[in-house]
Amino acid sequence: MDYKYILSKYGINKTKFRVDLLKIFSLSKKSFSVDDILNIFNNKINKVTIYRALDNFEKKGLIHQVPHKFTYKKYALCNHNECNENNHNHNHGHFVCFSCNQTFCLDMKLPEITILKDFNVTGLSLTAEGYCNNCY
Amino acid sequence: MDYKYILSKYGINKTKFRVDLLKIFSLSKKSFSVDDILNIFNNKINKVTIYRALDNFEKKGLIHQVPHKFTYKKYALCNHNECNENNHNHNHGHFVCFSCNQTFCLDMKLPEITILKDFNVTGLSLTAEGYCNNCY
DNA sequence: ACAAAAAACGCAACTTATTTGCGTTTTATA
DNA sequence: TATAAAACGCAAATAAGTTGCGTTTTTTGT
Repeated sequence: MDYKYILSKYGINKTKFRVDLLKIFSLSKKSFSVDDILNIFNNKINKVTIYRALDNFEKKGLIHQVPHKFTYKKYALCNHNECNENNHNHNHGHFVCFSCNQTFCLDMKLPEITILKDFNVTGLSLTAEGYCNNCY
Repeated sequence: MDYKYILSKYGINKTKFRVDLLKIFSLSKKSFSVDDILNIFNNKINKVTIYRALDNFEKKGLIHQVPHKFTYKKYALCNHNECNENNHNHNHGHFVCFSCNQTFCLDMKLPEITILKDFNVTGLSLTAEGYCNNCY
């Protein structure tokens, strides 16, 4: 693999770090957090540099984000009579309307997502946004 | 609506704030962030109190989390030749394997998620976790 | 109704992923 | 090869969420 060539093709400057970073992505099918990358480089690279390289790679279309953790949360009432302290179903999706800001719970079953049928799914989070029927 | 009765039913202590908070949830179909709630109460309620009330409501099965923003990010290579600076498709799901930590991109089309067919979806994030075929 | 126990509350300080400003170094371009 | 543009490192800031602790309110047993 000619990593420098790939960087050129995407219009990304070929610094030593960025070549090494691309190599790491290319040799693995995993996704990496900034912290993962810090560890791989033994903290020899400033984290700000990592953030900026990732931003750049992403802007140029070389890598994409993989949602990792939902840290900013919102809360909504559960469907009455469905949840209690011992049986609390979080494994459903949500739709948030841009216009009226209303939040809809999507009580889909896993088989409805055909693309996932080949995986043994134990947790799922799905959030869609757009316009609901009333606001469309 | 007898909010105090509902709190009792879920085993939640009936403080003035918690009754008011339940009322806000009950009168709206929206989802609320801690900041939303802070504003509704004109910053008269300490944010720690809000966090703790939400944690408690959730633990008791009265409300549930609505994933809001992915702030902790991971990154993975785009499928080659599909993305560039001007056309970058982030609207696909991901599957992360607990065991091998590999990240799979799920290039599903929207119609495959039948539950969403009634919405005009402009953005979608779906992350599933579990065990992949190799690790199952 | 009343005292003790449990839970809720407010405040200050902490944690942690991410961001910003700025001066220095490296890479790209003419 | 000089100059502009981009990358880099450092320090400090931002902001959602968390923790410790002393005080107040609610719950519970009598």
